[in-house]
Amino acid sequence: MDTETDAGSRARNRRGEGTLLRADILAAAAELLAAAGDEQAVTLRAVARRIGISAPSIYRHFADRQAILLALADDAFAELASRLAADSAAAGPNPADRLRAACTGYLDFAATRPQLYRIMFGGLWNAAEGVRSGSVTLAEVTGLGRQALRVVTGDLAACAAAGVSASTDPTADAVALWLGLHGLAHQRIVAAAFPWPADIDERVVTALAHLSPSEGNS
Amino acid sequence: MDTETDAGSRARNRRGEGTLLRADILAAAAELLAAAGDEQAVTLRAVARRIGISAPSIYRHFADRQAILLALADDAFAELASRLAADSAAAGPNPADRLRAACTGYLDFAATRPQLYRIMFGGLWNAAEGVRSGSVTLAEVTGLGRQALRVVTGDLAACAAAGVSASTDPTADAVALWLGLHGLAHQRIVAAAFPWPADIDERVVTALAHLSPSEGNS
DNA sequence: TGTACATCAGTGAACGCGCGTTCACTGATGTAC
DNA sequence: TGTACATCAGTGAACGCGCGTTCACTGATGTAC
Repeated sequence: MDTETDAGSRARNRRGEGTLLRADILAAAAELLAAAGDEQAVTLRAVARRIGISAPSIYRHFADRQAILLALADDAFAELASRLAADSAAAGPNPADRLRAACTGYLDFAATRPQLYRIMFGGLWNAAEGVRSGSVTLAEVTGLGRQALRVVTGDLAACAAAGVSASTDPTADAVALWLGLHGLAHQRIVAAAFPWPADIDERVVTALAHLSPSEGNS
Repeated sequence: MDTETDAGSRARNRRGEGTLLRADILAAAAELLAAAGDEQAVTLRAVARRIGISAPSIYRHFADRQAILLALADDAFAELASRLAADSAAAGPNPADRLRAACTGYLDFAATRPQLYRIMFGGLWNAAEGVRSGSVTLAEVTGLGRQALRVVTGDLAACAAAGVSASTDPTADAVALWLGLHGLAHQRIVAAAFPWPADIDERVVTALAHLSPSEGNS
């Protein structure tokens, strides 16, 4: 049962609703990425097949293949940033709880969207200098990435101010913490077979955030 | 000046020396990888062009394209493991110095061979279950990876035993430390433009190894 | 010392493939008069 | 209320490309007798 789910045909959009196809293209690209576990699977032709349109139709909405991936990453970074902020806020007033919630949210995001995570942080963008997808530019995407980091930085600073973190430089330590989260998220995707210690998340977060070993966390 | 350095011709090996070409193939693959900054650039035809042989000749030495990359990774993991051991040993008797030397060695390895590092830890092997390159299997490669980790684990345990690390579980903490090193190595390759704090290496290592903030390191 | 032969290292032409991209087009739909 | 027309969304055929891989082969070199 390996059929590729070709949508046979697709009703044409009404005039003025051309942008609907843009959303369909991104959705199809995301599905292909998730299903294949490989960025290579996102080809213009595969995307077109999946929606039930012809391949050249995509050019009405994206300049080229790279632009699709850039737009995908843009959405994903925006979602990550707002999710971290939401998770942090939902954890209540205790700054350590908030920081831990943001870290858990980060790891969960990566675990549930492994292939998307890989294109976000996988180095695709070294070659993407000049690419733009509609109004989306590389600069905007990295800007969204930094918004996510800002959540962590804010929470860590609050921990330090409250005396629950021993960090003396929350801005720099937040970068270090993020690197630990990234290393963990990335390797758990890539080396799922590795015998990870059960409490590895806790271990990485507590050490890098300079928290006292977790007590009284839910 | 974008010529691809085709070696025009190449003297055929004598009988019994067929394995010489195997080494040439791996060297050419490594060069292509380093030059292109992209695993995709390592194609059978590009490798063949570079050495000055015909593409089908490669099949005498490797089962397929994937097998070349596997062999490349195998060599690289072996080099990393022996290098970490050497750096650690060269740092003298102080366990904290040894641990820091191994960490520095790890980061330096990644920084000087960024593309090789990416194929080692980039998740290429999820799909490589059945691949073998000569006697090299996936299991052997991951075994070499764990040898590198064992150096870090040993040094961290020595630090804990000597009281210079507060780690109470060096085996698990070594994994956490490695994850931090990996996150740092990987993102510095991939997001070179990010404004990394100057002391980020020190920050990551000290926190994850539970060392007291460095004093008296050379 | 000579000769037939097996082996080895590597070749050249060809295959089918899916890809990104281009081009000129079609036909429905809204708009101006 | 009707009609010409511009615009918009999407099509179908075709291009050239580099790729992995296959096949039958060539010719040098060592070995057995």
